[in-house]
Amino acid sequence: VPELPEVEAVARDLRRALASAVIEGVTVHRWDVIDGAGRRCGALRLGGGITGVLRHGKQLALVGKDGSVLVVQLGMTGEFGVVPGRAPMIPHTHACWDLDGGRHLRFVDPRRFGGLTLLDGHEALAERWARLGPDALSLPAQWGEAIIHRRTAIKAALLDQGAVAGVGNIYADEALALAGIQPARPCRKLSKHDVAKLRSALCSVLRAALRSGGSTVRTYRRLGGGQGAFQAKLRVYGRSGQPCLGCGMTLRSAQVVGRTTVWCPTCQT
DNA sequence: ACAGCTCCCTGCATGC
DNA sequence: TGCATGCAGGGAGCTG
Repeated sequence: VPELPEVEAVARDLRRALASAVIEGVTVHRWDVIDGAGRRCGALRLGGGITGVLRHGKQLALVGKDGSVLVVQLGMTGEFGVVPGRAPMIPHTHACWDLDGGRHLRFVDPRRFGGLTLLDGHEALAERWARLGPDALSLPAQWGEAIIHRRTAIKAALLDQGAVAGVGNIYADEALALAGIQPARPCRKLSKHDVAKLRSALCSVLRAALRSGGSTVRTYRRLGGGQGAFQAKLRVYGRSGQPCLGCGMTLRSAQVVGRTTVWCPTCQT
């Protein structure tokens, strides 16, 4: 389940693996995972190489030598692999780039919640990312002022990519646990102090996860198939029925805004 | 306008 | 052992 730390880990892997790589060709196995710019193979070659890998929230952008931009959303199960040419084909490979030296970059996504979007240039990317909220790693100080007026549960606001970009179910629960706030609490019942605590909890939990290479829960893999390590440090996610690490009370679980949500009934109010 | 649902899809765990 | 069922979830799109 790639969220901000996992996507950032992939971005760093890609920067290292694709530095000075040349794209010699592209094979698309499923056009329906690719959106935009006429869906031409030629355009997917990104001018023959990738000059940069950007990230905002959970979205990645591969910037081509010709200025074109390929936006990547990993969804639930999307992953990249850079493999030697003789590597066996694996199922659900939707696109495969031929790199210099016989290597391949492939995009694999069994569940197909992810996808690729080809944009004309940086302006279109800026426009797209302007529709997202601020990246969760660098929330502006005034972020709290907007959040506090929403009519939803605080968890819904955290999951709304237009409010803050990069948070999914795992880190929403983790940040709320760290901040001592119940997921179902209405935004309007949060004090300025609560929101400030939440902002710093988000930042610290995401940074800690990033240092561990993200959380591998079920499906997420790094570029070379490596796993993250942060799943061992999760306080609440996936621990329903187990004791709270703070007070020992049994962690509760319920559906909140349609998502499985875990919290401590005493530490979080 | 906005909140809250359903649906998309596959792999894996569980139950009979 | 094998089959059916349920669950996981990001985001588009629809409903009330």
